[in-house]
Amino acid sequence: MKEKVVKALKKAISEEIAIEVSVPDQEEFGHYSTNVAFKLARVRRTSPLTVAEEIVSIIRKEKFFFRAEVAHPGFINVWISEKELAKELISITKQKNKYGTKKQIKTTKKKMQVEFVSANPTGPLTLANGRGGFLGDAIANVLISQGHTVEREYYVNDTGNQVQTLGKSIVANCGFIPFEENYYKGEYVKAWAESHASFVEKNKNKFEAVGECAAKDFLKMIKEALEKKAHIHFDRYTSEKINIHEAGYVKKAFELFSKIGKTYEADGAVWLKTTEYADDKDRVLYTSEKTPTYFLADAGHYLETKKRGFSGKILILGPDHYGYVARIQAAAELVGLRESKVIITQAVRLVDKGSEVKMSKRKGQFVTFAELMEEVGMDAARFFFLMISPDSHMDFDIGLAKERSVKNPVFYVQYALVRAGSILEKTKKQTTVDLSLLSTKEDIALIRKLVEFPDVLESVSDDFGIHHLTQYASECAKTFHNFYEKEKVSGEEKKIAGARRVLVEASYYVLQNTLQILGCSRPKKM
RNA sequence: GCCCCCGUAGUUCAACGGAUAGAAUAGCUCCCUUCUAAGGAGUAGAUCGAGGUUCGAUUCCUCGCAGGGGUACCA
Repeated sequence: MKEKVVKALKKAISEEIAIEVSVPDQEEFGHYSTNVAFKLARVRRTSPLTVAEEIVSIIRKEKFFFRAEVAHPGFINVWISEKELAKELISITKQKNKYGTKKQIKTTKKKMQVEFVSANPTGPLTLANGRGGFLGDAIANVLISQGHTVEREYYVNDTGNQVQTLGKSIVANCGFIPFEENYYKGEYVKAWAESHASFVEKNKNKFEAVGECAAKDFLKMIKEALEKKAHIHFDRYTSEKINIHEAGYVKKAFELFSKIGKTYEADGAVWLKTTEYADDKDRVLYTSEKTPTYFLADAGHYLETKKRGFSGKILILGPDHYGYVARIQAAAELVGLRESKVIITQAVRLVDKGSEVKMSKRKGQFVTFAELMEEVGMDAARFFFLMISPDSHMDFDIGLAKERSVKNPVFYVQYALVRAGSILEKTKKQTTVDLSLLSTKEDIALIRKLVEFPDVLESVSDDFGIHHLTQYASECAKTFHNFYEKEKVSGEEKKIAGARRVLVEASYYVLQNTLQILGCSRPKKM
């Protein structure tokens, strides 16, 4: 709907200017509002008010608007005609689950990879992993809804130091070597070591082998938590060892970099000129011991993604990887993976009864993601995490979360869906309807909220602000509950009942689509 | 030291530079013989501080104050 408003406004403006349209929360400021007069005033060197008056006098002739006004100091507020709103409402009931989705043509269709979670298989998933997990999953859904091809990827660091350390931790746990400070200390390490005692004894000198074996089991555990508990499905679990190292991508990436002259030797090591790409220092590719760094393997990973035909990657990382962003973006650009973006989710602090509980994977002190699912349920946890902007540091009070799980906003949204479904079940569809009968304050407010859905989706697919979608879900549910309390379908005069039923049907689809994209379940009953 | 994120109702979070700063939860008052009260109506409650930029600043800039994270030839 927003697009149509912009289009109508464009006709009244001769200058090439970006037109921003917002949805005011107050009826008196119109269905849609624009500040374009302020911007044009500078260009035309006149007052915003004058410009606004001019534009309004033109668009008043459009049948599309049923009202258009100038408001001080220069806003243009417009009201959409009933006929247009009715048309859009019909469109929702026709498109059903497709409403809000888009089809892209060949030239605009992107093949994107969303890489997220990618936690090292050295233990269970943390809350921060979960935050990134839900975010990546929802972002993938949004991109798909906009007609793009998306792969969800989990990059498994199944080789290198961490795996070694894990192996040593286990061997140390069985008492064959002394325990060191940087070893993994969690209960899960102890448990694994005990249940594999004879295997560990046989391989007590092969840390890497022990680590790899344990990592495999931990990965299985992670997959189980993700797929079964969190309902996050990955299309590909990419192995660093097999898909990158053994496939030769480490070498290929290096060759690419040196061929275009972006590498140099210094102090016995080989460096990449990442400073040319907004990094604050150059980065080592090969250490003076001639071993490739983790960064080079990552660059290889980006190259591999590019070679598999993707135009971009959206990488979701935890706060501890902040220092990594610049060099990763440099690598993305060098391998030609344009449209790449790194999203950092800020920390999740665990709080219990108001005081912070320090979490550390190595020390084995944390609430796992799987535990959270058990405690508060998937839908509640998902919605809760997705409500909050990734930039925001969140305090998570597990006690409060449990208490709140019954009152979690997701149930509010689901309940609206159930109520809508219930009406549809109990009333009959009518063959001819007159939608102009939808004229009460509640009717109109609901229609307006519903037709916002495609606009919200589109904007989220641009800026990945998933929390705007959860916010929309809550608003949409609120508007529906409001409508539900005030207006009836059954028991009304037949014509009104018929029109209202169409509105309820449209609400049902929009609520359903919203929940689906967020990845929350859509219950029939509660 | 340098870099990034953050500071908003009692609490957890919103607010593309826009109009009277929104929700939820906690508090108080009401509303179930009618499509599920996991709901609705009402009430009370907030921008860390000081400057600046402009028609307009929670948002941008500068300086403070408070919190979190990053600053490896580790992964």
